[in-house]
Amino acid sequence: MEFKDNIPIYLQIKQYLYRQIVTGELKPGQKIPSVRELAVQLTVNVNTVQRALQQMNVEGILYTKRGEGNFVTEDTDLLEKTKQELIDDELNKFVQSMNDLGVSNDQIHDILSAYLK
Amino acid sequence: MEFKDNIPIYLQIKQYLYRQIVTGELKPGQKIPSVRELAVQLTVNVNTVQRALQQMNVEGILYTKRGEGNFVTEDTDLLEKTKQELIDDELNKFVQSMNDLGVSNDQIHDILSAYLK
DNA sequence: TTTACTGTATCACATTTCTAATACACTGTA
DNA sequence: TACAGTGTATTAGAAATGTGATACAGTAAA
Repeated sequence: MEFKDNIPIYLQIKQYLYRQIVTGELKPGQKIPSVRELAVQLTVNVNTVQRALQQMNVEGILYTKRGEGNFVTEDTDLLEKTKQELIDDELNKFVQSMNDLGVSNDQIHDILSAYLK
Repeated sequence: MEFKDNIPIYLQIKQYLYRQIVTGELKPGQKIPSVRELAVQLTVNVNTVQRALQQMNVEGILYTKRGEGNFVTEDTDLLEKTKQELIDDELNKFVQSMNDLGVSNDQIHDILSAYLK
């Protein structure tokens, strides 16, 4: 995996997993790869993976069975809510950035349309 | 200024100044506040400001007159090009993020419209 | 019980980022 | 010239991040 050097890797790992979960690539109740597997996959240290997973555990999106592995939560309401939050966050950042660059809300649509072609 | 703790402050300062420049709040040829002024304004160390300005200097968006201060470039072509690049970068990030979250290009418009109301 | 797989904890170290203090160098103006 | 305002450089230290190695602890299955 290619990491941006401006953002802590453990945060990028969280984002990577979050996205796999909310898109259903990792399904509710499904076991995710072990910390050691992920560490190899992502060419990163075990501790760095651990840090990401530990936080996602606190956030409730994962649960840990010690000795077995980490699993995606089965709380589909939480998953749906999380997905909406992630999308809203992105919308927020985007609109804010465009405004800061002098692009009004009205103009955003046109610029986006042009961009998507 | 409120800084996000995940992104280096000098990068946020760069972004802050870039945006003031491309929106014309700071005009071509205009002197920007001194490193010491900015440091006080942003409640940040002089060295941190210096680091941001030094990079913007390399990038050509600012030029330095030693003993006088830093000035916005008068190369309006570069300014226009820079603005376009910043906008395109934001569009890129946004569309990429939405795709990663399972939102297709077709859906983006609707979601954006809903959000802007 | 043993083995192999899990997660967890700890330590030492390097790097990046940021602060803080100080000094130096250049410029315009009184 | 002297001074006040600029940018620049250097040094030391703290905190956050990441690596690497090692050990410990729980679980499932042979």
